Amino acid sequence: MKSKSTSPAEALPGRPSHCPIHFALETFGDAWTLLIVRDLMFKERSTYTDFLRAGEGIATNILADRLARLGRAGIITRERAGDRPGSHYRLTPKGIDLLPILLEIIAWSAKYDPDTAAPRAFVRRVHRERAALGREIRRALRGRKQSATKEMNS
Amino acid sequence: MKSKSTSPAEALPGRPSHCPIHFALETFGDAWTLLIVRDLMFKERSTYTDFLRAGEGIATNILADRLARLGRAGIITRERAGDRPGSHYRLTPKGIDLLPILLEIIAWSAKYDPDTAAPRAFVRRVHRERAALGREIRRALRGRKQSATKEMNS
DNA sequence: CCGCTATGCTTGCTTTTTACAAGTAGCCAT
DNA sequence: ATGGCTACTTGTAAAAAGCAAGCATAGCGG
Repeated sequence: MKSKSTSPAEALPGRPSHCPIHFALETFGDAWTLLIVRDLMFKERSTYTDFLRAGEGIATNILADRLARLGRAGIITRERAGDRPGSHYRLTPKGIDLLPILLEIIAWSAKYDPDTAAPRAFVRRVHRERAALGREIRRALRGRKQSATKEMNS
Repeated sequence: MKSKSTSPAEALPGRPSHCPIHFALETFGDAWTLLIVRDLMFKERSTYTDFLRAGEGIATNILADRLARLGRAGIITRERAGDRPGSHYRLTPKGIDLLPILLEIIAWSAKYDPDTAAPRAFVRRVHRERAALGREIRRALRGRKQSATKEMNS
């Protein structure tokens, strides 16, 4: 009775634990969700096929599921472009607030993955001027707002 | 050819993407791994049965799998207590370095979960004096090396 | 020394989720 | 009107998670 959903990201055994770590994992505690957020935040990817071609090889049904879930969680919104074919997805403020988490993840991986693809300059900025870096990225994300103008979401 | 392993946390479709987000998700991109890290970091839990009783209801085989995986990833070590029954698990420096990520997750969840169980004072410290808070927790973790004696809870 | 209990797992089986391959629907251009 | 592109949905098989038992070892009590 507690779950109508089918997946781990939305239903760790559905217990009412309000531990903050648990709460977060209900939203993005799976292998794909944060990759979509990453694409929206750091790469210029914002359409369905952008995500599909992102390189890690997500399956189409999983992608559709995760996008719907992120929408329901209030982390992304979908804009249907009136003229162009294809929807664009965008991070909401709640989604943009995942930025500090991603920055820490990047710092950790840069430290422990000997073959990391994280640019050195970027990692240095994470350590030395995180606040400024954060503001810059947030500004860039907001700037992307106007491209298709129409808002339409579930 | 691409995978010998069996799980999402260890094998996002095994591609050689060295994207730092991807790298991190290979290690802890599932619903349970970070809960174990949380138990080791913020709660006093360090034994197999401690984790089992942690409240979220992890299955025993999954727990065994995640502990083995965390060990292989160099995030925890196991100490067999010579006299006491039961092994104790402990975070390595690599594991302790996950702290900033967890702190940001806690901050995010505290902001967006209206029923969060995160203590206000703790969240305030995350925002206002993260460095000092980090040092304090690290010190406490190192202090636990000898055996379970200290307090420190969320 | 023998059985009892507690801890730390492993094994077998069922249910749920993911992966993979197709197929469909809407839009627009030619 | 048809062909191609984008954004999905559907069907099915493989993989992982959930669940309930079982088993091994260590310590102790008698």
